[in-house]
Amino acid sequence: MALGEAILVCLTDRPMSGYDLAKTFDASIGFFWRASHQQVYRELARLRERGLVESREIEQSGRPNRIVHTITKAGKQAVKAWSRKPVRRPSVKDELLVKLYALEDVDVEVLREQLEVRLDQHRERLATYLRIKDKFYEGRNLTVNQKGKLIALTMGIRNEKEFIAAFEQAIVMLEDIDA
Amino acid sequence: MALGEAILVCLTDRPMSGYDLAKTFDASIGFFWRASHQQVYRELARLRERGLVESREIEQSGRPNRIVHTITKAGKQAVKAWSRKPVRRPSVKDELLVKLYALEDVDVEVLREQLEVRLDQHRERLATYLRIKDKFYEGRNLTVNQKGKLIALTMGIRNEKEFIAAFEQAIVMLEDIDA
DNA sequence: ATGTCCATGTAATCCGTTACATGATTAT
DNA sequence: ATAATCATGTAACGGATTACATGGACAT
Repeated sequence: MALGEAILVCLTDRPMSGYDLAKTFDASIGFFWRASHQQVYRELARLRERGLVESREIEQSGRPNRIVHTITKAGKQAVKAWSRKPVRRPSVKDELLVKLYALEDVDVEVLREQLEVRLDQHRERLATYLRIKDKFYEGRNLTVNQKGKLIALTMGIRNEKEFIAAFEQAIVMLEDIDA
Repeated sequence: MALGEAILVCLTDRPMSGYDLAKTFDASIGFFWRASHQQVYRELARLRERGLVESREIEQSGRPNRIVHTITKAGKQAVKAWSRKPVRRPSVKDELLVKLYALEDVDVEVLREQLEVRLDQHRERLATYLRIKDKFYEGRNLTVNQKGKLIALTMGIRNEKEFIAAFEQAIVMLEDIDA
């Protein structure tokens, strides 16, 4: 369970509905830990059972009611305890690298296109990060909370730049093989 | 199923036992797609059911018999077909970045130690990659197969160097917050 | 008309991890 | 003696993905 803690971390900022959380896991914290809405709803049910969040329904007219989840004292303690446990190595799983590794057995033309697609994805992600940095962190006095998020964001920015350069190089190396 | 294809890719090089494959997924191809021996054995059973590999037992005296798996024609076709399917984005899941993101709620002293541990892991991995490059790829005439593996390895080397620099910067940024 | 957003979930399946299990050989 | 290596797997559990399901509001 680390999705649980990631949810608790989000709820430390402010109480949120499952829907809000799902969107958060598709952006911001989702840049470092991705989760689908199904996972979020299931995990919320577990956190409630364990008393780490409290949930109450808020009536809305015209649209479905929201169920807003708040982190409890026990929840905050759980986050602190988790923060002391050693982290796992992030699991590496990249089909693109496997395809490069298996170059002789793949369709190289398609592979080149897939490298271009990946390149675009990283360029977009980088643009998103830079927009966020500009809008929320540049030239401001930051709280500790914000400084932490800025460090994570800085890691993300570096990473995307590196991926872009790396895949550009991979494409060049592929072309050299053809020649 | 992409572990299946990764196994087939390995078997394209040469027939292997489950044990051999498990070791391969703990090194070489495992640098891009990690899998435990349990996963490998289960997946091999499925590949056999689908006729993508053929398995035969080889008697050995003094130690357990080996079961050697060979990729079939259908298996090779499956690899080619897979190579044309769009790749998924690699799943991002890194507790360390989540902890940085949640800086205010974590034990910062422990976090610093965990950053150092991660740094060491990346340094070791980089050393491993450089050793492999030196030993198998440097100053040689390479086949297309080897050139593909060299591209993947080059990606890996770049990546590790970048991670090292990034986490070093993160540690500095953390120290700046304390000051 | 068509699609997207809001908002919630269930069900089935698949993938990954941890633990359990066996047993001889070889190195320290 | 102790541990590592060779070599195979099963069982249980938990995490992740895909598909299914509902239904009003609002924009094009």
